[in-house]
Amino acid sequence: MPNYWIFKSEPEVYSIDDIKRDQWTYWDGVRNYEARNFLRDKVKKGDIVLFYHSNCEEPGVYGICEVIKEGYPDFTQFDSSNKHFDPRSKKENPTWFMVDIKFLKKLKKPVTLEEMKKNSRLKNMRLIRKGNRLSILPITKEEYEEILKMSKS
DNA sequence: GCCAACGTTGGC
DNA sequence: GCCAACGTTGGC
Repeated sequence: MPNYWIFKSEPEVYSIDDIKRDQWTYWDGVRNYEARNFLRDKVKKGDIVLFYHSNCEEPGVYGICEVIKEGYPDFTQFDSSNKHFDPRSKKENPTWFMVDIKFLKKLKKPVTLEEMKKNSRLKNMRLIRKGNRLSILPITKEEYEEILKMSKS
């Protein structure tokens, strides 16, 4: 039984079309402890990821990916030339973790944040709660299936 | 570009 | 350990 997740990305930085082109990516740059805990402890190989575009024209879910490698140290934390460099993190005890995901498909029709807010079956999702800033969010199987349904209607 | 929400930092 | 200041996220 896979778990289901929403991963947020700003399409200007990395979009669903970028991962479609690359076929897979490492999910680097997560620098929030709650999201880190999910990546390190909870996100498992075979889990399903909804790819969400944030901070853009039409925020929403644009595609589906699958976890192909479980939590391992995010190498960008040790790279002083990287935007996500963390000078306090030690190699023998890394602070930040990443997973690898592969592209499965783009949704025929993206499911927008606005549509998800209107759907009462999705009202418990942290994603649609005001002020939510977490970039890695767990969702239930039911919520996942509901979003897929919405992409077909 | 604005600004509310919220996590992190650091002085005390 | 409190909490004000600050930085970031992300919808609008």
